[in-house]
Amino acid sequence: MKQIDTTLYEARAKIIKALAHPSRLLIVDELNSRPRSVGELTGMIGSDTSTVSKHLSVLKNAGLVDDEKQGTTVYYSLRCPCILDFIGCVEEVIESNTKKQVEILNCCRKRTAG
Amino acid sequence: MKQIDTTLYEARAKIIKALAHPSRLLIVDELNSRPRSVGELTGMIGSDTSTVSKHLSVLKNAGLVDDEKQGTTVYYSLRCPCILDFIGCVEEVIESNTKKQVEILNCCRKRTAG
DNA sequence: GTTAAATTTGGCTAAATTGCCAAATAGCAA
DNA sequence: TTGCTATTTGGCAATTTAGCCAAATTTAAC
Repeated sequence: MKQIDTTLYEARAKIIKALAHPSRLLIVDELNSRPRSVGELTGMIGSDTSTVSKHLSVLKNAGLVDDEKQGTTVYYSLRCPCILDFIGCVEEVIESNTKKQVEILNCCRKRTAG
Repeated sequence: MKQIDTTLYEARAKIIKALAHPSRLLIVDELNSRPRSVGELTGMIGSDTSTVSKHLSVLKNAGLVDDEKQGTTVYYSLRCPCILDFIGCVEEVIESNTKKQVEILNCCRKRTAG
């Protein structure tokens, strides 16, 4: 791989990696409705506050969220709305996988039934 | 997190995780042009064949690619074209991050120059 | 200043991921 | 069968990631 490509793909991978965790995907979904504090998100996820804080810092480090302090509370918000199209595509893949599974099941049924 | 949500977000994370690696992103880019064999992709990436084969099995396991054997050669192809929109969003985030960096730099210059 | 609440950071262990080598497998041809 | 090529699998060490606890930090209120 050429160096310039390596850099490009590493940059992309860094961002995608930041999204590649169930809790962080829940966070993205929630931030899509409106900004949320660490405390609110912690309640939804059910992990330790420090864990959620670290998840948020991963998202922030990737440039996916912004943070704004109000008093002692920090509100996080989604930076690029396109992230949801992103998730939309993931859903398409999941549906496609499910369909394939169904096809395989139907195939086996026919055989055992015939 | 409710169990049903956990399942949903884990399913999404599994697919995103499969994309979260520079070599696998290069593979996706290449498969977008046309199907490719493991050997062709190995040449482009410059890792061991076994490593590339494992990357491909990660993508396949996530339902992102299909494979078809022709003789001793296995051709992999992209399963959902929407994956590229996906990448498009990632590029948007990268651009947005770059812009922010530039703003920060300009800000500092003004201060040191003033 | 003290106290309290919200968040972040440091430190640790457990688990997952990566990439190489060597060995196994699959298909084709002689 | 034997040999050759393409690919996959097993095994291993090194690196990264996750999540908890405890401690530090930040800000507001008294």
